[in-house]
Formats: sequence, structure tokens, C-alpha cells
Amino acid sequence: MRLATWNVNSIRTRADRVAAFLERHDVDVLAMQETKCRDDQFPEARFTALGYEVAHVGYSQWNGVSILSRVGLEDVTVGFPGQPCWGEDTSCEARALAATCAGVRVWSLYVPNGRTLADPHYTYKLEWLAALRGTAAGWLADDPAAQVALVGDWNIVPQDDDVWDMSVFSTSTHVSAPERAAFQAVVDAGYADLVRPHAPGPGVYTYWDYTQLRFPRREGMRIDFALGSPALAARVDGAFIDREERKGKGASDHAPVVVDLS
DNA sequence: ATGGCTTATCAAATAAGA
Repeated sequence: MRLATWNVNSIRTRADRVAAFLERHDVDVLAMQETKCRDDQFPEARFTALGYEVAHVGYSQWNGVSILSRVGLEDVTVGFPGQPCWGEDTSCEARALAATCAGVRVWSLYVPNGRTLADPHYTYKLEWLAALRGTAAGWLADDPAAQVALVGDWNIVPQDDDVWDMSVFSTSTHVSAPERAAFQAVVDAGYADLVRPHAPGPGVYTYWDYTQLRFPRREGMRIDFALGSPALAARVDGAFIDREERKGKGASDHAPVVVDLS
């Protein structure tokens, strides 16, 4: 089974690229982030025509997460237990969506950005990650053999060589010690990085800013990850980052991350 | 010294991204 995750930065703008990507790489399950639309605006027919079932949650032009699957899409869940909310709304943002696809519990996750170290959004980001860690640790405590994939845009740079120049980020989010600790806590809870062993750095990234010619200059960040429970990690045959998708007109600022499971 | 782009939105400036 081939599982991919991709922050598409608007599914309506990117639908053709996503469809081409699915076919080019023969993808079975695709988790997407930043669809930037409501459910009624999602171009569902574009993907059902290709044989995929579609799950999506989006409330506005912000956030939005989705899962496409051609190997089954069962028990769709919006949000994770304990997920913190943002702002004055009582409902949480559209940042987490799960479905069971061929026996794998797939979570499409869009971790809050944090904005700046002094912003309340940064606190929200850390609380969001801590809640996710607690809930995800519970799944493995209940069933150590669970096949769980936590995939998406984590908005964290775990290591110094996951960004082209650490000095540029000395006062920025994404590289701070609390964020890295929050990411590591999920790993320590039993969720391994499924991709890094097959796509080691340095200089291997999943995101390049649209500005400053960051992509042609190879100045990017590794912030999109596929983490997996032990039972899932044992099935990984290979993985890669599709850097080609960042090229050309109409590219998302993120590249897809692909994992092959036996 | 700084920003440079791209997306969405009651359509022109603003918010957000990382």
C-alpha cells in the first residue's frame, strides 16, 4: 500500500496537480492539509472519478484536512479527543481527520503554525501537540499492535540540518526547543519517523517559501512527516519526498511525502 | 534596511502562511 501526505495549499487551485500526482505515483491513500475550503466547496467528484473515496473537513478558507483512499475509507473521525480549540468558537479548527484505510488508522494532521514565539498561537501550538501526544500514546497503550499513521504538516523542524540555515531562524517558531520537545514526545510515545531512514539529510526538505527564490536556491525546511506506530513502521518498504512537485507553475509550497507499506 | 510570493475573501486591503 502506498500512503502519501501533502500540504496542497488550496485543493481548488491544486486539484489538477493532485489528480496527476495520484496517477503518476499510483497512490492508494493521500492525506491532504490546507485544503482552504468548506466541505461544500471541495472538488470531490474530481477524485471519485479516479476511484477514490473522499473524506474532508473544512469550515472556511483557513485550514482544512482531507483523506482520499481507494483501499477503503471507514470510521471517519473529525478531530482527536482532547484537541484544543482556537479563538472564540466552541468548535475546533479543521486540523485533524482520521479514517481507517485497509486496516491502517490514518490521521491527516495540520499542526498550528505558532506565528511568533510571543503569540498566543504559539501556546496553542504547544498545547495542541501535547494533547495529540497524550491521546496517541493512549491508542498504543490500549493496543500495542495498532497500525496508526500520524501524517501531515507538523510545522516543526526537528533537527538543525532540517533547515538550510539555522541562523536565519534564531528567533523564529518551528525550530524552538519546546516545539522540538513536543515533536520528540510523540516519537517517544512510540511513533517513528517512517521517512527519514529512506530520505536522510542534510539538505532534504519538504517545504520551500514562495518568496526569496527559496526553491531554486535549495533553501527549504523539513516540516512534513509521516510518523507510524511500531506495527506500521515494521511494514515500511521505502519512502521518498517528491521534490518534483515543487517545480513549475502552480506548485504548492510543500512537496508530497510518500511511504510504501508491505 | 527590507521585501521579494501565494491563497482566500461580499473585490481592496487584509489575514495567514512558516
